[in-house]
Formats: sequence, C-alpha cells, structure tokens
Amino acid sequence: MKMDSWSVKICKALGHPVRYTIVQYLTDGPRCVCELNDDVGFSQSNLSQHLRILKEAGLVRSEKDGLKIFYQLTCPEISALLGSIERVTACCLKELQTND
Amino acid sequence: MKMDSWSVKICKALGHPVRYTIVQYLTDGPRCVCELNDDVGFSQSNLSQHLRILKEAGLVRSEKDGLKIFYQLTCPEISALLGSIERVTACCLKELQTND
DNA sequence: AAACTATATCATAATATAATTATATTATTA
DNA sequence: TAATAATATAATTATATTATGATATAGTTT
Repeated sequence: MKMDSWSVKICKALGHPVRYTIVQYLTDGPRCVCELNDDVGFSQSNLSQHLRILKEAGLVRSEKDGLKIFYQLTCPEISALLGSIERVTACCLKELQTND
Repeated sequence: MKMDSWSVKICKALGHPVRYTIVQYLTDGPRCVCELNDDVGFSQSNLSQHLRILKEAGLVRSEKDGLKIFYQLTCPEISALLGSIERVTACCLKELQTND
C-alpha cells in the first residue's frame, strides 16, 4: 500500500471522537482496556472495536499481562502529531471566526 | 464547539484520499478549482463537495478571481501537519512490518 | 441579452462506518 | 475443573459518508 494512503488511514483512525480520546489518554503511557473503558465511557465491545482500528492503523500495540491487556502508542511521533493537530485546530478556528 | 472535537473534525476532513491529495497540492500555493480538477481527476461536482468539507473544517479558504475560484491553505501549520502525519505513517508501517 | 465557462448545490443511490447485542475466547481463581 | 473476569469477535441494525447526475448561480464574452 502506498505511503500516501496509509497516511489517509491514520487520519481516518484519528477522525473519531472515541479513538482520538483513546490516543490522547495513551500519550501518558500504557493503559489497560479496563481503565480506558472507565475513562472513555463506552460499551466494552465498542471500545474493543475502536482499539482494533487503531491497531490496524499501526498507531497502538497491545501486550498481555495476565487477564489484562495493555495498549500503548507505537511511537513518540504520535504525541507530536497530536500537538501538531492542535496547532492547526487553533488556527482553523481563528480563520473561521474572523472570516464568516 | 470544544477544541478537541474540532481536532477530530480536522482529522476526518483529512481522512479521505481526495481531500488529503487536495491539501497536499495546496502546500505549493493557491490553486484554482479547474487546476485541482485536472490534478485530482474527479468529477467537478464531487471535487466541489470535498472542497466544501475542507472549507468547513477551516483548512482552506477560497477567493474569487473573475470566473475562477482559487483555494489556498489557511495557515502554514497545515503543511507542518502533513509532515508530522508522514513521520507517524513511517513508524506505523515499520511497526506493522516487524510485529505481525 | 444570449451563449458560454467555472463552480456550487441538491436529491438520490451506493457504500462505508458505527453501535448494539449476543456469544466466544483466554486467563485466573476458588 | 467450574466459575469468574477481561477482552475479542460476529451478526445485525442504525447512521453517516460518498459519488453521481441534474440543475442552479455568477461572471464573462460575443
């Protein structure tokens, strides 16, 4: 698959409120699904499916520890990406306020 | 609207191959729709709708010049964002190759 | 002003994504 | 080994997104 379209896949993976929130949580370090479940506040099954999508995009990795499964970000560049997104958000919001 | 969910909106806007490509083109400077139409190679109507979505997200701005309409990125941070996405893409792809 | 060009909008059909419910898997503990 | 806990998967329904084709608008040229 072309690098370009993988980038699109990553944007799509982040383009959902639950998944975006999960990634934000994971910038603080690994979390087990049960913790995420509490934090994100969604049905277990639904959360699991969102985690799969993040995993398929390569954004997160999981690791077993007994009964629990811990998820973490696959690389530090992902935290940097969130920062970059927020800077763009700030300027886009400004743009919309001034012009319309 | 919360800043967080606007970030999600921006990710969603970028999470489509045509829109991602448009934004990439615009990093080189303003383009008129007709040029984009040639570059992106999609139906005029469809392109126009994608441009609207990018505009609603605040990522692009349009300007009339006679019959033509030129689109441009609203801020330089957007080019930086593309760079950041590509760095993440590179490491996500690496992750998937090594682990599975 | 009629014809034309560039772009946008609208309605709709096709397709993809999301949430829900039920069930399965895997590890742990009694 | 039966019961339980944590997580994943599957099937289904609900909802959102996308592409298409037709039509509208706005500026330009003849």
